[in-house]
Amino acid sequence: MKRQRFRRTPQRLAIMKFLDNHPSHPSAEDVYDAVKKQFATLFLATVYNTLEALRERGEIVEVGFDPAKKRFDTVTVSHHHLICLGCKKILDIPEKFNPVLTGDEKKGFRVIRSRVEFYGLCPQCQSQSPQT
Amino acid sequence: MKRQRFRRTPQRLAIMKFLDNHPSHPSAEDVYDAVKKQFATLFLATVYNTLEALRERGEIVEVGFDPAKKRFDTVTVSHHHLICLGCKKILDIPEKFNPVLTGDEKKGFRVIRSRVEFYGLCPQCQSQSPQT
DNA sequence: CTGGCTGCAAATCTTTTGCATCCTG
DNA sequence: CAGGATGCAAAAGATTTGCAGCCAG
Repeated sequence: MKRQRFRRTPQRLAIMKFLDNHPSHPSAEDVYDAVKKQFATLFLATVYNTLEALRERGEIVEVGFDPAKKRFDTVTVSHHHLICLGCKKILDIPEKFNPVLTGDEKKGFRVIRSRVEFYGLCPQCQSQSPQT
Repeated sequence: MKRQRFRRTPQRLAIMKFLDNHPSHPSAEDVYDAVKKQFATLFLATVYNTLEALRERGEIVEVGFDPAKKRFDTVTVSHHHLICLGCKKILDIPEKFNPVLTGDEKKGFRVIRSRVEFYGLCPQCQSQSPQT
């Protein structure tokens, strides 16, 4: 089976550009709201289709932080996240941080990749909130 | 505001028992299917309400592995997961494994907790699959 | 008793699917 | 020109909400 071609339509270019400029892990609707300003005829379904197409090609990855909706990340290389419990902002941890399991902990698994989220308070929220 | 009381109805006891006996991070529907065998009149909405009530009380936590539906975990103390990419099974990592960030990586965050998922292949799936 | 819970129906929200038309390559 | 993409509508799921009657405390 040959790999399906991927067309660079204006809508898709706009969606991809928005994703590049917004590393805050937007949802499909976030993308839709923003890109609709340029393409009034844009439909949410098109955004979903495009995000799915991009995910299939490995250009974006889906992240599971938000139980209520899907969110996507343009940074596809293995990396991890810092999530502020106060303002909900999500930062990438760009360093080559990677946890390692000992043999016992692996239970025979062959580990392929990992995902780590650190939850806490960002500097701003630390100074604002009297108690957590 | 005083904490709302929590009634131990037969349905809830059955739901809680099911959760205790099934550490496989079931979804609301998994719970519903199982408990409905004892309570034919049980409604899915009741399961959702109960799960939400338990979550509010901190007796279970919601996990974000599955983008398609919510899943819950009875183990509320910080722990991490091994997820098989082959058969989708999810195992707990019970050891006191915990990743630590260096000062630089923290970007000023005060880290409160972390969540780690290791993705890979379990022993069974390693022997079955010729290539990943 | 009383207010929280269940059974039930219906609404809401997110995501997917189907299809005719359009347009990129 | 061909096949993948868009615009659109509608379906499919998951989850939430509303409410009358019920029952645990």
